[in-house]
Formats: sequence, structure tokens, C-alpha cells
Amino acid sequence: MRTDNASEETPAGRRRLRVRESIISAAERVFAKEGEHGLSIRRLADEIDYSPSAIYKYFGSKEELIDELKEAFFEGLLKRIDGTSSADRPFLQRAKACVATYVEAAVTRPFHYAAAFSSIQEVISENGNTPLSWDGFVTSQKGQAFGVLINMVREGQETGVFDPSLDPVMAAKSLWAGSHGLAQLLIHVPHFHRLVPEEQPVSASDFIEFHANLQIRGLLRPTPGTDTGNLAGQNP
Amino acid sequence: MRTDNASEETPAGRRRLRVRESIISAAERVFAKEGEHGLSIRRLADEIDYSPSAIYKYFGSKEELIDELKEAFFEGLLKRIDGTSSADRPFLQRAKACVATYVEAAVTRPFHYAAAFSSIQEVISENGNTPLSWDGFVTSQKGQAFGVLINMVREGQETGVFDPSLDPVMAAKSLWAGSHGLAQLLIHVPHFHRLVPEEQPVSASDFIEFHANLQIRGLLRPTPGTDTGNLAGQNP
DNA sequence: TACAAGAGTGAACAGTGTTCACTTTCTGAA
DNA sequence: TTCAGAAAGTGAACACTGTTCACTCTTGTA
Repeated sequence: MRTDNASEETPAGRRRLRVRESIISAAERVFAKEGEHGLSIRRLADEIDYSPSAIYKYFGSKEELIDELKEAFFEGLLKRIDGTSSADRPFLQRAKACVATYVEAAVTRPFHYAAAFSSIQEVISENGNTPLSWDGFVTSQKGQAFGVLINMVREGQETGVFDPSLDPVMAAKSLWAGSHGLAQLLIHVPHFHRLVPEEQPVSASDFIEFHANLQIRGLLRPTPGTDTGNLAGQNP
Repeated sequence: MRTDNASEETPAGRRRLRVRESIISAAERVFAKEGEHGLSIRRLADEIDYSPSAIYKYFGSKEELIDELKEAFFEGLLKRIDGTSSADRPFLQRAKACVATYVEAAVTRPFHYAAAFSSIQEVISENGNTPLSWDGFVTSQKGQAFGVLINMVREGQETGVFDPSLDPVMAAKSLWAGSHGLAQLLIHVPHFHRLVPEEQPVSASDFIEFHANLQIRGLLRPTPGTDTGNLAGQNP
């Protein structure tokens, strides 16, 4: 696993890229259907007619391979979110669509999404500094998708729709948490969206819309009479 | 693994119960520190001075053992939530405390909480019926904690604080999703709560409060002038 | 006291991720 | 064109994992 720089230039480079591609495409196929549990190096090797050890010439570990799947997933997710947010619809509709798109993408590829948030990283740096800097985060795929949310909040505040006293970053985090939570519950709690006492048919997308609405409502500029108590993290 | 009925009655039963207890307590210790990955049957057997196969006389599988840890966790969580909601504080404060307690409990025992939502159950019954019924869910630990949320929403609506047009079950699900999402992000995204462009110190509990506030705000009875668009799942 | 049920064990099975010495293939320079 | 060295690919092995099963030993009971 040396020529990572040569890549597309030379015939050998192209060949290598092709094999590499066949590995991740096989991995993608298995992973989408059976998740991390169903994906084993030996099985992967079987499917692409190589020996298990060959795979280690392309990926340092199974985790590294899966990381690449996750990255690709978030890349696609980011594109879809960007698409909805650039359409020329009314602001509130765009805002809701943004949340809905995120959740729907997660539900469509549950294993990818679940895996992206499954491992607990206990990166506690010994000097007390933040190991994941803001700059580093914002340039990552996850971070970019998050950036879309921040901009959305800012736009809402500038157009006078959202409460201007809210810190836009914190508000965006809150939105993210809400969307993430809904996605996770839809994925992990069987039939979450239609878990109701009486059998009233509520589709998943109906529920997603409902949830998005509630989230957006929480951000709206409060009318003077209403008192919710103090909000931490207000803008100066 | 036969005498599950005898339990505390006979000396043998008590002895059995004691060994069983020592297994889950060792499992609890390891699991809390290192999670599912660090917990192996062989290691467990080592710690309690039994052979690995002995453990299978008490638990059918590793999964069964871990399920018991998760159940116990949610039992404790339910107690804590019940505690906060029965205090005689103003309604909105109690509502926020309810959300905050949930998130804090999850963050305190990240592995337990993460494990409870880590496995994707694809229980798609062949006849199309809902495998997890409402009744079954509501009597489970998770379901009971969820019931607290529903009651909270109902109380808010009855006292005229919350929007009465919202379906309380759906609103409660939305609250759950929001809390769950925040908990997950705090657990899985390193330094989530203090991931901000400028270095303004925001503690985790500050952020939890902020988030809880936004969630509650979304449920408030809207003042006449405000228009958020249609909300799916409204009460008739 | 005899006997059956239960508790506990060690070895084995079928997996897993990963490593490493090894061979084969390819490629770029003399 | 030859040939050294790098890269690609392999098979066996290591150190794990969860789980099973025939087996022994202990215990409670008829």
C-alpha cells in the first residue's frame, strides 16, 4: 500500500484504483443490506475473488474501510441538503425541508447513518485542549451539513422570522439534535412513527413533517406577551 | 438453567441467585467502563472465577446478558424522571427538568444508553402486523418513561400552556426524539456542547437547558397572529 | 442410601480481524 | 533487453471471539 500519490496517472495506478473501487463497492452492497455485523473481511475477499490479506494492501483495517463508507454517505447527504436549501421556496418551507431531507436520508440508509454515530470516541486530550477544533469540524462532511443549518438559522433571524436573541450556532445544534434523534428513533425503535394507542395511520413522512414543524416553532420570534423563562445562550 | 421459578425459596435457589448477581455485577462494572466491545464472556468468567461455559447456565447468550443491563438502566432512568416530575415546581420548570434528567442520565452512562439504541431491529412481521404493540411498548421500561412525557404534554394542554391542537402522543414522541438526539450527540460527537467558533464557554448542562427550552417553546400555545403553516397530526 | 437434576468444566467448533514470510507480477532504469 | 526492486497477492498462522457439548462433581430429595 504505497502508491497513494500515483493514483490515476499510471496504468498500475488506475488498476489499483479499480481494485480498490471493487472492494468498497462490494463493501457498500453488503453493508447497506446487513450492516457492520454482516460485513467481514473474509466475506468481502470472497465476493471480489481476492484473499483476505489482499484487502489489507488497500485498507489499513476494517474500521478504515467502514469510515470511507460513512464519509461517502455524508457526502451524498450534504448534496441532498444543499439541493433543498437552494430552491426558491418560502423560507419556512425550505427550513422544514432541510430537516426532513436529513431525516429521510438517514432512514433510507439506516446502517450507514447508525454506524456514523455508533462508536463512542473518548478522545480526551491530556492537555485539556479541544481535540476536535471548530475549524476541523466545519470542514468535515458532518460539519458542512451542520453549516447549512447555521446559515438557515441566520437567514431566519435576518428576515425577522426567528428569535434574534438566540445564538445561531446553539440553535443549529438544537435543530441537529432534534433531527438526529428522530432519525435514530425511526431507525432503532420498530414502527416508531405509528406507535399510537388508537390505530390512526400516521406515515413516517407525516411524522417527520410534524416534528420539523415543532422544531421550527421553537425558533420563532416570540410575540411580546409570551414568557418562556430565560434561555441560556442568548446573543448579546 | 432450569430452576427459574424456585429463585429465593430454597438454599440452592438463593445460591444460584447470588452467582447470577455476581455475573451481572461484574458485567455492569466492565460494561460501564468499556462498553459492549470490552465485555467478553471469557473475561467475565475470569473476573468471577468461573469457566466461560458456566455463564451459559445463567444467560442464554451474551446479548441476553446485555439486555438485562439495559433494562436495569432504563429502570433507574424511569425512577429519576418520575422523581423530577412529581416535585411541586411550576409546570414549565418541571417540563424542562424532565427533558434535562433524561439527557443527563444518558450522558452519565453513555455505554448503557448507546447500547440500548445501537442494534437495528428489523422485526418485520410477515403478516404485516405491528410486532411491537402499543400496549406492549407502554408497559416496557422505555414505554413507561415515554408515558411520563405524554402525561406532561396533556397537563400542559389542560392548563392552557401548550397548544391544545397538538396530538399529545405525537408531541411526546417529538420531545423524546429531541432529547434522545441531544443525548446521542453529546455522547458520540466529542465536545459537542462546546463546539463553537469563538471560545465562549458553554457547559453541557447549559446546553441541555437551552435545548429543553427550545423544545418546550415549540409546544406553547401560539398567539393568534403567528402563522407556522399547517401542522400534521392535529387533534380533531 | 440411591438416583436424578443441577452446577460447573475443558475441549472443541466455527467464526472473527490482523500479521507476516513468502511468491508472483509488474515497471522503470541501465 | 535485461534485471533489480517495488508493488500485488497469497496462505498459513496468531490471538481473539461466542457458543456447544460430553463429561464430572455436587446437591437435594424420595
